[in-house]
Amino acid sequence: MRQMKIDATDRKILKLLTENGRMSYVDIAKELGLSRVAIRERINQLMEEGVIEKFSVVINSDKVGKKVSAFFEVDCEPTSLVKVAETLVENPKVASCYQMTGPSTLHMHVLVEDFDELEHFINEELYALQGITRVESHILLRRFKSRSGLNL
Amino acid sequence: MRQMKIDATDRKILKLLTENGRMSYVDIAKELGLSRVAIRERINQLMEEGVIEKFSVVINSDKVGKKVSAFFEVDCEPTSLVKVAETLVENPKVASCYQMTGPSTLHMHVLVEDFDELEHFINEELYALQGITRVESHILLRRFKSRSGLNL
DNA sequence: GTTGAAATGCTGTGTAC
DNA sequence: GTACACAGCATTTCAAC
Repeated sequence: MRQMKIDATDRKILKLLTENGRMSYVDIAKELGLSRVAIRERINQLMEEGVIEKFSVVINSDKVGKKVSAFFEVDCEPTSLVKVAETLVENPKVASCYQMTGPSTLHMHVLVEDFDELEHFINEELYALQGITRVESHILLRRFKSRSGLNL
Repeated sequence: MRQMKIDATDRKILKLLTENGRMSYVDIAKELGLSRVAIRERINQLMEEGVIEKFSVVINSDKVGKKVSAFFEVDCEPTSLVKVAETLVENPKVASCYQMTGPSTLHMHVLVEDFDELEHFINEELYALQGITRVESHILLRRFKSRSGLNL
């Protein structure tokens, strides 16, 4: 992956868009003391380069009924790891899945409606997979901070 | 927190906005076979209720120079936990910080430029805090899936 | 990088059904 | 919930600097 040349202005644009993805070019231009056209071109370039992956919306998962957040550390037999990961990724309950260093190679974040659904996920969907040697699970109690943007 | 009555249409709107936060009311209306006004009112209500927290932009952290992603499990003395969490939350390198069940109560995701910055974070900013009894760290090797939206 | 102008399209609002 | 209309903006694209 090629390193992009992101300058201070780009970072300011990204910061403003993180806070308000609907902010208009004109308002960004005013904020940064540049012209609308310059802002538009920078944003387009940031999108082309893949720095901006997409415009989106931040949803409060509690309020759409996903009351239970769980994190899993999953150890796999080395030869099964990719297959296990790819299966988990297909599961819509799995919000994220990372390969990490350390004894527990796969880290996974799961969102479900309730504990019944969590129990079903663990027993029917997770433990059913071949090649898993150990699972450690944690339930989320409190969010102190949640992906509130990068340090730009 | 009051449970909202989110219906199937709301979920479809949220899904579309997750994929493209800039999608116009008109296009959403066409997609769902409703009127423009109906879509606008639903989105406004979703924002008022806090279901939609904000419109934002998804940034590829690698491409803005955050090459290293690390996860920490931090055990604290019970009386220090909230203070430790609140201090960490103030740190811009900390992307998220959760209190979990299980032996490691605080889980934390940190984004930094490189290993020098990570080392500095660990030694100067994390280990310097009072009340921490154990830290386990993991470095991200590979993203199989990354918060690609809720299962709506 | 800037400004200006014109065409187009979307939003916000109100009205009526 | 729908349909329509109107004003106010924002975006897009052009040209010129």
